[in-house]
Amino acid sequence: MNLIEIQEVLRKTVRSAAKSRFGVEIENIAAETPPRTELGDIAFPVAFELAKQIKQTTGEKKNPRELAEALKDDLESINFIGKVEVAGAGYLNVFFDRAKFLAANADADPTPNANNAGLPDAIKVCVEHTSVNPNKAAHIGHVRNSVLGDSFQRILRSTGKSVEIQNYIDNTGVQVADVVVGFMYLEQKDLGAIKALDSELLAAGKSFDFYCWDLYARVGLEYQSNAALKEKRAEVLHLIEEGGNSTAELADFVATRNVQCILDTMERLSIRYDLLPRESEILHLHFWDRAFEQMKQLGVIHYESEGHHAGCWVMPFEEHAGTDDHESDKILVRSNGTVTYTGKDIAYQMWKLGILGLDFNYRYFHKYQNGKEVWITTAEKTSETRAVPEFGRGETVYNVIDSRQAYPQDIVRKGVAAISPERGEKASIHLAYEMVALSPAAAEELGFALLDDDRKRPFIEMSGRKGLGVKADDLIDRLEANALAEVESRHAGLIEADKMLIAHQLAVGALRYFLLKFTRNTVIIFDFKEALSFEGETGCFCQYSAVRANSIFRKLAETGESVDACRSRLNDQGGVEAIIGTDPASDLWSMVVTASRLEESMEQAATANEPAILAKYTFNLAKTFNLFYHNHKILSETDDLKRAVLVVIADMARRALTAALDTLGIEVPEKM
RNA sequence: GCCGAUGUAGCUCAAUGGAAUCAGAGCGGUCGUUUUCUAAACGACAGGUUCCGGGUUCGAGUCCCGGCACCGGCACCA
Repeated sequence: MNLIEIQEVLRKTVRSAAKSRFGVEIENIAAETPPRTELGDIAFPVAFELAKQIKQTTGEKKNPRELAEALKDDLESINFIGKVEVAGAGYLNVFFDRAKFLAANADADPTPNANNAGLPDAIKVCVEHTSVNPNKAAHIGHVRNSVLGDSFQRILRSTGKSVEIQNYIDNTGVQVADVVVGFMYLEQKDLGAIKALDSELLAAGKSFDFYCWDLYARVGLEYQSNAALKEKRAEVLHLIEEGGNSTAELADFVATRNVQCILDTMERLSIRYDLLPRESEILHLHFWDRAFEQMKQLGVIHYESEGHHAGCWVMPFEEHAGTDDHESDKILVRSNGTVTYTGKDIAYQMWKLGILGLDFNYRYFHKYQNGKEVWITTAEKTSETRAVPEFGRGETVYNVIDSRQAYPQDIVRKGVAAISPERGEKASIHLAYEMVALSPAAAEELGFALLDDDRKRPFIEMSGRKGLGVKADDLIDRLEANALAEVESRHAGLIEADKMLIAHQLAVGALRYFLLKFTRNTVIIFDFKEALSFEGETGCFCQYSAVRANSIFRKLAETGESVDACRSRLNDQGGVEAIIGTDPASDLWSMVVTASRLEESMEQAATANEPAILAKYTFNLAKTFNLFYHNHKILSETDDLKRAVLVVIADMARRALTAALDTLGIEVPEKM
């Protein structure tokens, strides 16, 4: 039995004991991890709840400590439980039978549900993340989105879900139009000239998305003084949306090249996608029309014949967030007959959930180095020789979108739920997160002149339009260069390719952990020093622990010792008990328990939609291992049984640590 | 104005209503630790009126009410 299973048995026992002894039915038995290992391995504050319920039903006032005492024996008789103590005001503190637990969990899979993800009956969910406008390079704020989405996706997989990762491409939006305006009217380039430019950039080792980054900022600046140019924007946007013309063709090239660049950037961080759904197809395949029909039929929207919204189709929306007039309805179709952004979003969300009744066509887009394929949507059926995977139809759909979009996301969720009440609002989850902003100091470090007002602000929002931001590739380059210097100083003898690989792995670890250690609703105020650090609470710290653990096993392999042989010695329960210690604060036991909590931690992260929970756990696990490593010398241990116990515990720790890091998208380097 | 989020150590952040003497980390500060599975590390010390005022509870950083501060969102834009 592993920790979660033991916890379940304990819960059941508490529930039935509460019923048989006191006639009280308690639905959810809360289990806690005690604040310190001295206080036990699992704690139940159930006696307080029990006292409350007894008072409510019989009026009798009971002392929680006495109630806890009465439940104690029921729990103590359970397998794997060593002892149960009543502590504090009425806590039931459960202590495991340490030797028995260790023997049973010595070779346990730290993520037992991960294999279920591949099974045909696994629940399918869709996760949309990244979704960077394909008109420029990705910046660090986009990377927060991607890292959050990718790590969350990995967590869902580890808990046994089948996951499809979608990266939405808004290839017909105003942001792409702006860059197209820049190419066409600021630079007088046609498609041929842009292609030639692309080749030139490639040859010079520069990237197309960086070029667009600057161009986009130039266009934004030019708009301020050049009204004629700004007029071109609407014209270009219209041509792009319409399709089938040279401007649309040019825009498609620009957007696709940017998508390729952004995919490359993300792959550097081990972030990959299954599908790239494009807005152009949502338009051309008339997704909205189908959604519109359904919404009219179901009475979810209605036509407004008078008032401010006369001539529009609107969806009633009770929780009106704002607008001091009393118009709380959301317009989905304008009086000129065109659909709003929110309308399109509802149709698209319906497709994700498999309730639209329309599908995209698909074309194979790109094969990653690891063999994974990513597909893209198309309007026409293609003569695709590969078998097209089934896309969409998620049981639950997670949209990783920053929290400034909470209101529109709320409308989409409620709209979709109105169309399909049986699926309800719970099928659409907005995985909201706060932005990454710049400290005024960081903005100046990037060469931005600040106004006095800006300097007083707590942070400065990044802006693609202004070209203000830390570009992802730039930051990764800096991290890799710094890491490489550190590797050089420690392992000068390694061949260049190995040094580069390690530097790369460390850079990814640093960046991903940095973006994950904050909870979602914390604004990250970007600070170069902190982001570039390899010390303290960093990904590198966690990687270092795992590397240390692996080095023990490398040495053990040289002497021919096997973990299996060590495990078989655990039968000597008395001897093992003597080594792990009955001391409540035993650091060996604390290592065992911490390593055994990975699955629990994943479940918590999945339930709370909060990858930071797993990041914190991973750091804590690494820290616990570093202490263990410091206190116990395995290779020089001469007592055979103690040595075996240490080996088994170190093995549990490194497997849990490796699995935890893998779920955060962080690799363990060979050496550090 | 309305809706939402946030306020915790010098700084950056954690803390499913729960812990008896201790509200935790990391950074920064001070002092220590290496005859190598061990310094990208480990230990110790210093640092707190959890924004303010009420309330609920056996128990409140957490829940409720009232303030204050700060951030974001409030188009027939996309």
